Amino acid sequence: MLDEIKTVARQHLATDGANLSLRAVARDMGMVSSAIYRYFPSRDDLLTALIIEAYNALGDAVEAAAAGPDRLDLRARWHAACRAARDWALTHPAEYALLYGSPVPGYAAPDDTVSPAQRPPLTLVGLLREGLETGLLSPPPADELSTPLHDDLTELADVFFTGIPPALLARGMAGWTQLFGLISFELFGRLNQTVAHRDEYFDHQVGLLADLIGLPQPR
Amino acid sequence: MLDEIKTVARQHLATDGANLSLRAVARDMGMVSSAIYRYFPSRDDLLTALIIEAYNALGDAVEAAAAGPDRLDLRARWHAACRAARDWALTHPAEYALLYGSPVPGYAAPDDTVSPAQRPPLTLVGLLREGLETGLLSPPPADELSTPLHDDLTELADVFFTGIPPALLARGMAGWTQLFGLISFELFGRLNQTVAHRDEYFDHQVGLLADLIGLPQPR
DNA sequence: TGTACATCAGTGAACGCGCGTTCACTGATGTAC
DNA sequence: TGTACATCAGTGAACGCGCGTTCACTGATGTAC
Repeated sequence: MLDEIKTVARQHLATDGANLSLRAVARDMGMVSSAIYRYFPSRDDLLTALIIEAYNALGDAVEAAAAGPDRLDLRARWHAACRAARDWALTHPAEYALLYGSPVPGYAAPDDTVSPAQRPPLTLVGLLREGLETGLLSPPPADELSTPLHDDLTELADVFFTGIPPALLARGMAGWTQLFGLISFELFGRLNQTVAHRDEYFDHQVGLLADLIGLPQPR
Repeated sequence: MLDEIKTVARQHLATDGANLSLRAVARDMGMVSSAIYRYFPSRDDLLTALIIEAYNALGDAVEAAAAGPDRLDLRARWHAACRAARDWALTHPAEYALLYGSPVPGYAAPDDTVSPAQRPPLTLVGLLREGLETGLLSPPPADELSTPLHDDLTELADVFFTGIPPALLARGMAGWTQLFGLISFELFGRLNQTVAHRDEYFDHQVGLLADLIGLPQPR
């Protein structure tokens, strides 16, 4: 039952965006709207459940993709992870918008969403860590950061990204930001009438960021 | 009157997001809701007017900033333009979300919004053009693009970005995408509890993209 | 094997609220003769 | 200078719709004796 509600709710996200209506979901299930309350205490709880599931689905896809290629081919793994994120977003546009679009007015994501939300960026930065450990990736010069930023990113690395030098972390975050920007632009229609070959465009842009990060070219 | 309605409507965007309510706007103006119809034929037309104004405000800010520094200091101009976009977004978060957040369900932006929307990216790519003309910027190797992408971007350049080689255009678009991603992440709360020194972080990330594009370091 | 009872998924009506849009109207202002 | 008329900004009631949430309830299922 819980699953059926969530499935129908997901379909509604696709048409109504984040303005998810409990009544519409109930209607589609052939139930009366109050029946939903047996399963979810409120509309926001249903939304939260959908968000957590979506983050995890995206996280699963990205993690699996990053584990696919040869472990030492960081660039292939980077591309695979990014493509997986994009593929998931293109097949689940409404859920992507729910996660990364404008915040839903009046809805504050509870703490349970934090850790699933970290999975994709953790995966990407994980590649950088492996690069350092295997010596395939050399960190950028340590002095390219201003002191306050150096301190911020050192602290951030200590908490979530152990062992990543701050200047490299900044580049990893640049990659994650770019990935998000590329997907959002494509999904929200900024590429319409501009670029026809979306796959090639995406791969190229992801490759540029891999260069910036310093991922080694395949031999 | 038109201006007053738009001003009040802008304030409402800030709290309700894109679910702009005509009735709420009228209420705040001490009018009856039907009175709005003397000025705007429908809610969507009001939304469109707000969108166009917002694009133009952002465009003004970005263009003015890019014209500020020494004409030949492309990097300073790039930074200034990006900072102007971010500043505008931070001071007008709701309008930024309206422009670049998830699409409003049921609303399709009419054609009048297209050309104001192009102003910021046109400004950024304009810097690249000036770099080419003055010889300060050398285009990336032409063969780094696959054929279909090369063709797409050549065509795009012919229409909107005359004289920009496709591989450079791709990098310019990377910069524009990154700018959008950086601002969105900051505005939508992804940097909360992560990076305290937002200005430095932004400048650093913008600088990294300037490197990628090949903007010359200041002497 | 048969009755009494508890569980619990789902019902249906209601509350109080919001919305966009239409439509006949009032009443002040300004113009024309 | 004074009256008649047109303009037009804003009114107020209504239509028909949607929403989240509460609450007393029905009625089928399963369990206990």
